[in-house]
Amino acid sequence: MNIKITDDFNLQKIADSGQCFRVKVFSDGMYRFITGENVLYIKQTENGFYEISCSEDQWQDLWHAYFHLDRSYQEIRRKIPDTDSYMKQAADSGLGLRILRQEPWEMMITFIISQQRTIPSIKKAVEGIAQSFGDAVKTDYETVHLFPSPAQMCRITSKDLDQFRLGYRTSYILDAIDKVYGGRLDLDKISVYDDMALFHALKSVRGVGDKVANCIALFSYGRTSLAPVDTWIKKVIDQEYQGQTPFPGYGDVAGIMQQYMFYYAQQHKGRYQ
DNA sequence: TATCAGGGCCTAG
DNA sequence: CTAGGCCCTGAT
Repeated sequence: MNIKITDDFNLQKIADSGQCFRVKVFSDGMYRFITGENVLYIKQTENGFYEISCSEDQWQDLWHAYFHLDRSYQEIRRKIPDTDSYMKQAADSGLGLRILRQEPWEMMITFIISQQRTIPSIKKAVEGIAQSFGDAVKTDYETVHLFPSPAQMCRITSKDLDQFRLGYRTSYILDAIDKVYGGRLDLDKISVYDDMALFHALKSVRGVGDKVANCIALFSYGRTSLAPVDTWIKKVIDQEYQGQTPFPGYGDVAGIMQQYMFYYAQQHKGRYQ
């Protein structure tokens, strides 16, 4: 099946964005995304055109929203004020990034793991957990492991997690499993909460602080007014914005601006050591 | 070999 | 509100 995407869309940048950790890149330029029980293979064929492995219906029903294609990022970039030259430059460099709508449970575990780790080591741990506890699915290209559900993780002990060398994060993950599988935190129900209530609910899990809660809210619940501030964003705020966070001024696209900023900082690490 | 920082959070004071 | 500890990796 072939589709046309007219708005900003760059697979390589999305894969490198630091919001998804299980995207696979094939040598021929094909990319693999997984959400829930669904696996997508997608490859750019020419400018704005893509070959996808799913039906048009599934693209419209599922992946269109997954890639946040109901929003024009072109328009969002255009509205960045000329006076904000740093942000314009960052958005230019990050042209093609999208905020993905990923599974809340997977994002919760992933971003609990992410604290005080590098992106490659996050990828390794998340992939290992999927391999060990998630269902295997055969596709045309490979056997893929889905991310395990709370039910599939409910009998996990700290011993089972030792192999992933998660350190102090192990008890946080066990607490997340306990609360979500036990029903004290319903990740579906909180999806209708307003930003602050959602944020507060997410933080009820041990090891979920401000930054991780913002990541879950932005990368799985689509709360684009929220902007996670990590060590990199902190450096940018200090060096480019005189220590004053610009995010409140970006309104309901603050999270998207954060993504451009994070990507830009990653591409120019030397400037922000 | 030793040191440091990595998409932070929790606890103590 | 801030300082220190925390598990472990990979880079230097």
